Order: sequence, then structure tokens, then C-alpha cells
Amino acid sequence: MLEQPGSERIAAAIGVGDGPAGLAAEAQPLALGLPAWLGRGLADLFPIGISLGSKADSNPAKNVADQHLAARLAEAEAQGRPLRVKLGIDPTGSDIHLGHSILFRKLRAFQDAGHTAVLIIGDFTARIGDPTGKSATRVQLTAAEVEANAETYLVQLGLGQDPARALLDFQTPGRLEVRRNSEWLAAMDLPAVIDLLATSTVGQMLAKEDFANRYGSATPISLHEFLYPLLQGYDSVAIEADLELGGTDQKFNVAMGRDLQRHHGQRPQFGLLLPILPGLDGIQKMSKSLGNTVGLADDALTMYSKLEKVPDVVVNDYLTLLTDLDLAALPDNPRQRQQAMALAITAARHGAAAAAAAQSDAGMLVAGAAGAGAAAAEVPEASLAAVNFPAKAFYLIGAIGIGVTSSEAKRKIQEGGVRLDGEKLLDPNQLFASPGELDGKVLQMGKKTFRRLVV
RNA sequence: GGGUCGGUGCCCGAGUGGUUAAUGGGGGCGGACUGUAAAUCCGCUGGCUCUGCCUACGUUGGUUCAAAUCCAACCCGGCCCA
Repeated sequence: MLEQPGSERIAAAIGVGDGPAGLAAEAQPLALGLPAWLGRGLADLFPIGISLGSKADSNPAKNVADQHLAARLAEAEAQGRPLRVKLGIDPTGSDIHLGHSILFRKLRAFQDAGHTAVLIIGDFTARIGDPTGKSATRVQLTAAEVEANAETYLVQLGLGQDPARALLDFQTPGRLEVRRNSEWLAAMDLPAVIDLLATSTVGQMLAKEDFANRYGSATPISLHEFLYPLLQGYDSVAIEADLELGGTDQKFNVAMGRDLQRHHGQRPQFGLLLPILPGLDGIQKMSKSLGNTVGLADDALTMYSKLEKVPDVVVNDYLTLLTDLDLAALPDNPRQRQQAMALAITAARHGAAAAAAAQSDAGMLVAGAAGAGAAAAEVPEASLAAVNFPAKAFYLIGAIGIGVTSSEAKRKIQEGGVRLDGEKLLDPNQLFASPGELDGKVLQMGKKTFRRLVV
């Protein structure tokens, strides 16, 4: 299931299908005939049928509305029956980051278009662990851990918040269904499990890239991992999904959902896949374990600072997937595009005012303009309460709880990467006699970490 | 279950009794440069209030003045056989 966590509000309503915002739809054959809000950023869509109206597609046994999403949308509208759009998340971590949010944004867009988002908390499947993208068997989580994570996720997604600022709309009646898959999976008995297993073959499983790689490289694959795609697929049966959203890495699992629905006599869902968001390094996918994420919970300054230094190659991806800006209308200057992207994404989560403040603070801090800029900027605070004075510089940095060890702090100081109110610290052993002489000053580690020290 | 090979620091991967936190690569981090980008160059990359002390090579014991390196048992994996 969805592995990346994400952030701001959606505003997805780029208008339906007309206007300049239709760029994505025009650019992608996949999105032919689909409204712009839906087509933007699509990586894959299936089934895509044959082009509308072609002879090859005239098989009367095949309902056009089962082959073309546009037709299905029209059918839904005609019948006044909103589509059930499935998105599953495995509560395996506690932070949602921007990588996840691209899927939630799309889900929100469906909500705003009047459809029903069916958010599946994979509380049961999380305990197996999605083998997708994993080179090793995932550690199984306990029920308690999973439940705690699930609660955290819902809050980050906007539970109890104003839909205008939240990622999902939790308030409008009929627009959201939150389901836990333990609801139907936990009670499954062995005959049912066997029936499920019988729908798939070892060959099919080994066709899945991740399994194939692991099998090929002699990395262990536990049998229970084969159950994952089947269980996730079964979720589609349980909720009678019309469409499932997922990252491109979910194609196998989403396709499995279609197979199982057919097996159970249901109309197979459409699969709508979005790209995997590259992380801050610009190369690997955004993932907590790779430490290249922007968390939904990040404060405005942190978020803006991270985003404005994302490598150029991914700026357009971020713009397309995380904002509703019209790329063609943005300045060509790469630096300006980068900043516009950072500002828009930060604003979506924290509001325009906070984003603007973050932008100006980031500028002041980095301007190298020592004291002046640092003093005025809004920077996250770090408490000196746990520090015993007198304190040597390296110990101090390790003791304020910013995830830096004293040894590391020592090195960074020696490398010239630590500043206090803009002034470079030169001696790791520099002694600070009392909290008083540090209170209110801004500590900088490298280019990205800023903390205002407070007593 | 039998045979066999293997488990090293974030990852990969050297190392087979003795200056050593442990070759090399990747990744990451810091610095210079720049657009707070890319590319490039340089440096760092176990922990600790640190001129020193701890903890580290699957686990636990053992041999030895001395082990990641030798022995034993155990745990976990790959492959072959069943």
C-alpha cells in the first residue's frame, strides 16, 4: 500500500476540464477525455481500453464504462452514484510526508468532484508488511503499534480539521469512508484463505518485480509475503471499489484487486497510478528510511528551506504533483521556479502568510548576514534545559536534542559547519559558562538546520 | 531432516591471531564553488561533557600474553538433496 506520507490542502478543483490548467490532460494520452483535475500527473491508468469508438472495442460483452474511465465517470454522473475511490495506507510509520500526499491530493480531487473516498487503513496488512520495494522481509508490527500509527495518520490527513486546510475532506457527508481492513481480514478462516491463495500462482507472484529480484538474488522471501498482494486485492472486493489509486509501484497489487473482484463477480476496478515522488536528493524515492522527506508535520521554515533547495531536475515533478500551479505560467529561471514551488507547497500546508514569512526568514538566515538576520527570523526552538553548564560547544550541541551526537557535533565544528548567530564556531571545546549567554541565539548546523536556543 | 557455503560498521564488500574503530566502493554529512541547484574539488563518516574512556565484526562460551581472525555449541540465511 501507500508508503509515502504527505501534506497540504488540495484545491484540486482546477475547474473541470477547461482552462489553462488542462496542461497535464493535454500532454498525456492517458488522460484523454478526462477532466484536468484527474489527468494531472497521471503515470498510468488501466484499463485504458482501445480508443473510444474504435471497432476493436465494440465487443458488446464489454461495457464501455468498464473499459474507459471517462465513460465510467459519465455513467456515475448519469446515475447519480458517486464512484468509490480506494486508497490504502499501511500505518507502518508515524509521519506522513509529501511523497504520500500526492496520492491524497488526487483522492481529495475525487472528493471535491463529488465522489466517495474510501480510505483503507491497512491495520491488518501492515502487520504483514508490503514487500513492494523491499529488499528484505519487513519486520512485523504489533497490533498496538499499528493502531497508534493509524490514529496519527488520520490526524495528519485532516481529521477534525477544516477541509480548506486539510489534505482530505473529513466533513462533507458522503465524501469519505475510513475503513480498517482487519474488519474483513482478521476473521477470515482457513478455507477462505485457501480460496484466496488458489486464485494466484507461484509464477504470477514471481513475476512481481520485487519478488523476482529477491528470488533471483537469493534473498529470502517468506511465504506470508505472498499473501500481501492478495489481501490488498481483497480489500477492493470488500469495499466494492470502482477505482484504486496507488503509486506506480503498486501496479501489481492494484491489478490483483481487479482479478479478485472479477473472481467474486464484481466489476473490476480501474487502476489509477501516480508517479513516485523523488526525495530531496532528487534521485531516490521520498522515503523516511532514506531521510529525504518533507514531513507534513514540518514547520513552515523547515518545509520551505528543504523545498527551495531541491535539485532542479525534480522541481517540475514537485510542481505538477504537489501544487496546482500552471507550469507554463511560471518564470523560466530555475531558481525562481524552485522558490515558487517551495512557497506554494508550504502555503498549502501552513497558509500563505506563514509561507511568506518562512521564505523571508530563510533568506535572512542564509544571507550569511550573521546576527541581524538570525535574530529576527522565526526559527524552531531548542531548549537548553537539559544542558549542564558550564558546557563545551560539542557537548552542548549534542545535549539539546536535535538528533546530533556529541561526536558528530565535534566533527561538524571542526569542519566549520556550525555557526552561532552567524558566527562560525572554531573550537569544539569552547566553553559556555551559563545559559544566559546563549539564550535567544540561533544555532546553525550545516545549511539546513537552524535552532533558536532558549532557556 | 542431510550435505555444503555463509553471517563484518547505513549498504555492498575486504580482512583469516598481534601497530588500528577495522582496506575499498556506494550513500550520507561538512566545506569551497554556485542560483542555498547540478557538476567539480577537499574533508568527515561508532559512542561519550573527549588531551582520555567505552562499545564494536550473528549469539554464547572457550583456547591464547593477544582473536573479526582458532575451537565448541547455538541462532539465522543461501544453494543442493529429501
